[in-house]
This record gives sequence, C-alpha cells and structure tokens, in this order.
Amino acid sequence: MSVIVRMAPSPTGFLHIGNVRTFLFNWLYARHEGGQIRLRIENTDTAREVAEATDFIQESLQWLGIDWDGEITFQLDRMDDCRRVAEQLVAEGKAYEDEGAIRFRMPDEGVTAWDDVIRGRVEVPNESIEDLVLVRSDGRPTYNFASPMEDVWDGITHVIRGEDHISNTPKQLNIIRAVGGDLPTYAHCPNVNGGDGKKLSKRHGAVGVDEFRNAGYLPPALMNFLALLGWAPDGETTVMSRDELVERFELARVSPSPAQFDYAKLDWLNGVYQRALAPEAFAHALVLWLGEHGYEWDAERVRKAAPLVQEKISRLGEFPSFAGFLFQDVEPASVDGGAEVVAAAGDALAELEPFTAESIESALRGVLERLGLKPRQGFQPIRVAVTGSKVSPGLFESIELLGRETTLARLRRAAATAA
RNA sequence: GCCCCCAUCGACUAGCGGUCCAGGUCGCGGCCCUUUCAAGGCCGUAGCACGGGUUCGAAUCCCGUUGGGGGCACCA
Repeated sequence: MSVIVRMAPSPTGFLHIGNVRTFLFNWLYARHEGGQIRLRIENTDTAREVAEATDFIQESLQWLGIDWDGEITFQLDRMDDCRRVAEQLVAEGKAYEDEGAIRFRMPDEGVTAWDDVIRGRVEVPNESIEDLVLVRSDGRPTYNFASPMEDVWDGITHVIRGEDHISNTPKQLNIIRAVGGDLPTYAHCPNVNGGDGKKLSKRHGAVGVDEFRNAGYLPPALMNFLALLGWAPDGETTVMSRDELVERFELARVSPSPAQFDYAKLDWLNGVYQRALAPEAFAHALVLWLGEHGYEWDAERVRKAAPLVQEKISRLGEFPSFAGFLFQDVEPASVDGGAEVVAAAGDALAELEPFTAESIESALRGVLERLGLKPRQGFQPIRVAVTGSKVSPGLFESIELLGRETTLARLRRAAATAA
C-alpha cells in the first residue's frame, strides 16, 4: 500500500516553526517512501482571512523547499459530508442529539489503544473519554470529527502530527471505527520548545517561517536544522542536504522526547551552508535578499562585497550592519589616539597607484613601519575611521572597494576630529 | 482534580544487556593562526534525575518517586 500523509495547518496567520518541523517529518517520510503528501487547510472555525493565511502558508512551505501533491483541500468544503455522516451515526444509534448538537457515543469500558510509530503502544481508558460533539448546534462539524473523516476520505495511511494530539487520537479512532473506515497509522512527534523548556514562542526569538526568511537564513540550512530536532540518522552526521535527508529519514527513529530550539546552533549551521556556497551563488542570494528587504544598494558593488563577508557573517541579514559602510556614509567614530596614523594613511593613499588591496596593504604597512606601530595598534584606528566600526571585513579589500575618494574623505575627517 | 506523554553533557543527539570509567555536533574555556571579526587547526569542559528490582552483567528491561510537558471545549 502506497503511503499518503497530510499537512494540516489551520489558517490563523503565520506558520509556526514548530508546526513546520512536524510538516517536514511528514514530507520527509512521504518522499522517502515514494508516497504522497497532501496539504489540507483546517478552517472549520476561522472563516476570516482564510485566503490570505492560506497563501502565506503555501509561500512559507515553498520557500523552505517542502512541496505537496494534488490540490489543496479545505475542511470547510466537507461540512455537508460530515453532517450526513453524523446523521447516519444518529440513525445507527452511535450518536445522539444533545441540545441541538450531535454527540458521539464513546465506549464506557475497556481501553482504546494504538501502536504509535514514535511512542509504541498507547492505551487510554475509555471511561476517561467523554462523548464528544460531532456537529455543533449551528451545523458546523467540530475538528475532532472533521479531521478523522477527512483522513478516511483522503485515504491517509499515516497521520504524523504533534504530541498535543495524543489525547485526541482515541476519540478519532473510535469515530473512524464507527463509520467503518480504515484506521491510519499514527505517529506523534515531540514538541519543539524554547531554551527554557516551555513552548516555543515569540519571547524566545523568531517563530514564524517568515521571520527566519527575513533574518536571512538559507532554506536548506533551516530544513537541515529542523530535521535534527527530534531525529538523527546516527550519532555522527549533522550536515545533510535536502536529498540526503529524504534518503536517510526514518520515522521510527524520531525521538519521543521534546527538543529545544537552539538558535546558536542554527546560526552555526547556516554559516556552514553559506560558506559552502559558490561565491557567485552567495553573491546572488545576497543581492536577492537585499532587494526583498528594501535596500536599494548597487547590485554590482554588493557582488563585489560578497566575497569579503561570506565567511564572516552567519546569515544574510547581518550584511547591512556589517558592510553597510560600503554603501552609505558612516557615523564618525572616535579614533582616540590614532590621529597621527590616520592622517599618515591618508597621505600614503592619496597618490597610490594602482589602488588595489595589495598595493594598499603594502602602503599602509609602510606607514606603520615608519611610525613604529604594530599591526594591531596601527590598523585599528584606520579601520574605525574608514568603516565606522571596530569590526569589519578585511581592511585593504574594503578600502579598494570603497574607492580612493571616499576613503580619503573619511580618513581626513577622522584625523581632523581627533586633533 | 482526572487522563496521557516524556526523562543521556547547558543544547541537539548516538546508544536498543557486555565492545561505554558513555561517542558526535553546537555552545562554552584555553592555545595556535591573525589587520578587527569570522573561518580554520589543536586541546579541554560537561551527562546516563533518584530509589528499588530482573540479570553473571543495566544508560539500555520492569516498578515506583521526583521533575518536565500535553490534554480534559458546541478551539484547532
């Protein structure tokens, strides 16, 4: 039997990174097994802004590299089918009317159990399961009714979802049995928490896929990181491409215990991917990112600056603050005590030919030698004068890119201010 | 309160009865390299929650305790 799984977000706005991790497990499993994955919007309740949120969800998924098969379906579209089934259940005595609503009759004795791919056997005493509402008094089916029904109608073979659904599972199992549907296999993924072990939320950092995109993370890096939250192919491997993840993913190896989202590790991994990019590819990504985020900086110059920062920043979003001095004027910073070397540097560069990183370096080293300064002492005031910061890309390459005119202006201004 | 789930370094994890005085990665600390910051190289730091069993032998199996988390809606 061919595998069919589904991603079932509710259209409440942005896509939470924790949900995306669960979707990723669905996707990896489907692709690994050569099966199908559906995108189903669970909009039984939120009728507002559905279209917009749905677009947003698709965009985020596509950006990350998670695709799906077939048309998107909406839970709301199957209201009538759900109602019909509910009425049938009432006719069969398996459900009953209650103040205008329809309730399902849960078994009172024994246990409802299933073999969870991730957790093993889970058993829940039936006496702890209440008769649940199938259809509200206004005629709308509830989530716990619509969701399993859709799983049956869509032929879902594996329901892979968050652990917060564990307690819904026995309810849905009983409903599917009552309608005579095939029971899917269930796999409940662990939660993704923040650094304090609490549910990941805004106060921990970025949580929406769009936020990670805006911060300048690379999709394959984020995917790689997410896959490692609750799953590992072995004890050694950590860097894996999209294809490699698909090839190696095993649902049964997903851990049942919750994981914490480590932003520092994500940054490291993103840096790994960034450095592995061909220089042109990195430059291209940088130009695109800047364009999408409102920077109208000269693309040609961005491409030239890219190699200077590729191994120094860990995400695209760090570029503006790290290399912005190449594109806009800087706040004059204090070169305390460095007025002399700054002024001398200006003189040395004024007539320098050619004006290349190599010649700039030897000219400036000559200046330091004459003044009896160590590189550390001499270059730092120059750096601060030229870049406006104590931290920057390589000084000589930066000066070459900046150009003689701007460099001299900044050096002279700094020398004058310090004097 | 009731039900369910979880438990290896600070974090992500490997381990599925002996090869583990527990391995990898991030982080952190130190050293090297070095024009800053990174990157890179080397070294180091730190863990099987606790208590009972089972067994010749337990991080690995069972029970309990403690601690976390989730759920108990005419929300999804």
